[in-house]
Amino acid sequence: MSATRFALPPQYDPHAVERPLYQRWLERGVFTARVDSPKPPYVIVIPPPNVTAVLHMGQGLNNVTQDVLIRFERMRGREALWLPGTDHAGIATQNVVERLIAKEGKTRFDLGREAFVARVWAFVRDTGATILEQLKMIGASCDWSRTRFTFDPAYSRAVREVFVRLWEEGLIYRGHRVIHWCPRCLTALSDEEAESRDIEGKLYYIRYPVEGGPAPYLTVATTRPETLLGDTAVAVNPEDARHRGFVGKVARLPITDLPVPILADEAVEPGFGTGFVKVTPAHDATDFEIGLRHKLEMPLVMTEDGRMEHPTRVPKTLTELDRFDAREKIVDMLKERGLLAKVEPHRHAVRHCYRCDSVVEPRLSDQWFVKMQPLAQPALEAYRAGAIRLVPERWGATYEHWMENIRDWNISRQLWWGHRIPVFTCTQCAPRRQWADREDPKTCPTCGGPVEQDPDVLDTWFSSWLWPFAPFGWPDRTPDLARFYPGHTLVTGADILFFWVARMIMAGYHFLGDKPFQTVYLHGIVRDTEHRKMSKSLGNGIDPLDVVRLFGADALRWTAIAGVSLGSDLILDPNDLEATFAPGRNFANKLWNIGRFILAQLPERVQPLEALDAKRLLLADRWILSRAQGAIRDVTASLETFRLDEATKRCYEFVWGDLADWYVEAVKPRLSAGDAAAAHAVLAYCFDTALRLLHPVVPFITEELWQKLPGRKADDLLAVAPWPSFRPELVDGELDLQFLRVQQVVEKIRSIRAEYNVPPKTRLRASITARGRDHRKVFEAESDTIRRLAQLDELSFDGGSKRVGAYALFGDGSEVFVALEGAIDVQQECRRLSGELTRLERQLAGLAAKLTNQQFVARAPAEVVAKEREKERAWHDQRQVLADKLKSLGCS
RNA sequence: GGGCGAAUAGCUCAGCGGUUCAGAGCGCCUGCCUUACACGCAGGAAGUCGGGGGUUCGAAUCCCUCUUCGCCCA
Repeated sequence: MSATRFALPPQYDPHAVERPLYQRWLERGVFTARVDSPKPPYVIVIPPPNVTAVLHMGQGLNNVTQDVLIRFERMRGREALWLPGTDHAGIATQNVVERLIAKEGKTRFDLGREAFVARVWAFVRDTGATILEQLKMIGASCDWSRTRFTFDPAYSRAVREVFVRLWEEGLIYRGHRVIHWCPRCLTALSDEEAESRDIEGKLYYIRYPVEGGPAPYLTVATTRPETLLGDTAVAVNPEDARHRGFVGKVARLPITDLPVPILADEAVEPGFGTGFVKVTPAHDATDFEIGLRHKLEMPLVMTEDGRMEHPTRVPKTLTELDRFDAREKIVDMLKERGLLAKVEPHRHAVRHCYRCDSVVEPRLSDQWFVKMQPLAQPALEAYRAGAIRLVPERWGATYEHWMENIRDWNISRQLWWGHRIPVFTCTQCAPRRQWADREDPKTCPTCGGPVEQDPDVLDTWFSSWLWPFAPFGWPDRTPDLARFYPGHTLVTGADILFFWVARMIMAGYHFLGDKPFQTVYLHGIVRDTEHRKMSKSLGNGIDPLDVVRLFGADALRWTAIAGVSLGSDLILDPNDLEATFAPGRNFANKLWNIGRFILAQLPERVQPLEALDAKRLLLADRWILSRAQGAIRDVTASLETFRLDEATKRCYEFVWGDLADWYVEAVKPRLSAGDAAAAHAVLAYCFDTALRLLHPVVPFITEELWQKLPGRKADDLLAVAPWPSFRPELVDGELDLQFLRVQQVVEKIRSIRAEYNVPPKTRLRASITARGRDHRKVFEAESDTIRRLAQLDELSFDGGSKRVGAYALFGDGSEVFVALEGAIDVQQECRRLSGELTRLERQLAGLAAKLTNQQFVARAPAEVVAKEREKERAWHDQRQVLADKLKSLGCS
């Protein structure tokens, strides 16, 4: 009996382990990528969370996924770099700080721009590391020495460089058009930032008086009646025969009575509403186009914060009214005047601000745009050429569609927090000189006059699209950049495919001439059991740190990884954390106890497998070694193809199903015997292998146990230990079949015990009659195992004397007899065996039908037919044996 | 309106190179504290693989269609 070298508690305690282990990894610098390493690099850049964010489950899933991949490749010998950082998140961060100062009764305008920005910086300095610290709690193996912030001075320099280059290339221009405007955030938004959502709204049919037309009125349909104050025309489709007579006439706007022309334009959908549409060029993108074509006036009738206002077009009674209040009031006024024909319920898409959820107002304004087509072209071609792969592949169609129909990107934001747009205007030159500059000019280079900088800032995504290279010092050609660009895998949710992923690809090709990464792994979204996205506002979220506290980081990771198949959503129950995370915790505990047992058995020195005399390996030894190879092969393949859930499940099968349930149980008697060397070596190898395979998913517990294995040096770390290598010489398919027979015998006997309610402590006698391929020597070789696991005190191989007992058949007709004097009820046994026989005959009948079917025999592959014939023979044998049993028991 | 995805045991999901594929985990039932683990062990019940049609010797698995749900784009 080997000495127990460790006194491990019977339950794994994550809290005692996680923090010190993480600290050790940090101290040993295992997460830090060396730029001068000879190893091939493997690079993941983190999707930088907003600097104000706190970790939520979606990020938990995202980051655990990245960590699994990065740890896997690190163990495989790559110079793994997982670059962490945060995003300054213009709108979101500004909103947070505005809410903060609102509690002091102030607005940003009270503070002024400079003081406000200083206030945001202070806030960011105080709290900006929160989410990164939280990532450490879940085991993220980021290279913290390279942490970046998209508003760092060096990063800002890259952003500015990119802007100036695009300017110089003529890809940035000032656009005067209707853009998405958030009246709450007081800024323009890009198309992507204005998210469409279907709304149960209303369609208002409004009568406009017509002068000298075919009818006294025409009726337009609109979802936004308040905009009629800004109408400068009514339009019909030129093909619309119904309304042709109106074209060229003049309509009067209800309420204000202003005259507007009735005109024909292709953009009008004749099928919508009545076929007449009101045209509000300053508050609708389509109407703006119509306005351009017909040289219409384009009056803005709303303030930036969404209140009605215009010196001549908005009546006093409506001035300063919020757009939605104005809508109601206008509808009332129309009713009073008999100009409201009808109101219908109408489901339609309405754009909402992705940061504050306000209804976005289309608004005519001047903004900076990037011409996207030249950027999109290479990104599209690269994808089509296979340089970049999306996983799951189906997202490719979406990506291509977006790239093909790319629209220019509005990059100016009317915010204070963000990269100030480096466009300068001389206030003295005539014509005014305007240019983009890498440095802040003090005076106009042409005339020496005073200059003004554009007051706006850049879209946050205009900085985050540089994330794959700006953190490495670009535009300087740094060693880091040379070494770690292009990267390899990007892991993110499909929701930012356009915001971020597509733009990074464009930036990568445009500014570095190469892809930013090879593979984009798009994972699903975290939802509750009603499949609603987890969100703060719904209150259905799960705090990952709560999970870490309650179940441990490994349990969180296990659940996240095991729960998401390729590209599918992760469903978690916020109302039952126990049911949701217990499997992960339980698995960790199982692993812990397997370790507890094995470590207690192993001597100080364990022979390596290679040193063992192969002849000393028993069937069970060779079987588990073969199974281990299968696990290595499958887990490796699964991780390589992003089937992370499969990897966890495969580990589970090997560790729990093979190693714990069978091998450890089978090997127990040998451990207390004299010659345990082989068993020790096999146990040590298998457990070590399991820990390595599991480490990317559950790094803490595996590291903790691995440290305790015999032969570890003080500075060995599993986190940088080599990934197990597949040893084909240990694979033996025949062994799997042989040991399967052993398992089946044990299970048959256990079933019989349960069926006849034999108390667990009662030892039984059993006898095996081997037939066909069930070579007797396999059973003999593992007779100890069978006796032990089936709780027998006697096992013979002669078929035993035919006394009272129960029979079971398996495999190719071998049988096992369990002696049950006193316990057996002959009637019950007859029923049981008859049932078996009936089932067998049903199966045989089906098979016979198949085999007598000429079509099947003729057309199915010969291999398949042969297999079926073989099956038929075996079942025939089984039937014969069963029939004999029934006869010998005297069953009728 | 266009595109994509999903529908398999009570729940969450595997299985989609067609021919022991009807599976896993959780839950449920029965019996066990068997000297690593009750966060455990052993045994068990449970699904006409959303409906319909088709291809085939053979379909949860391929094709068509319908229904429901979700997502993206206009």
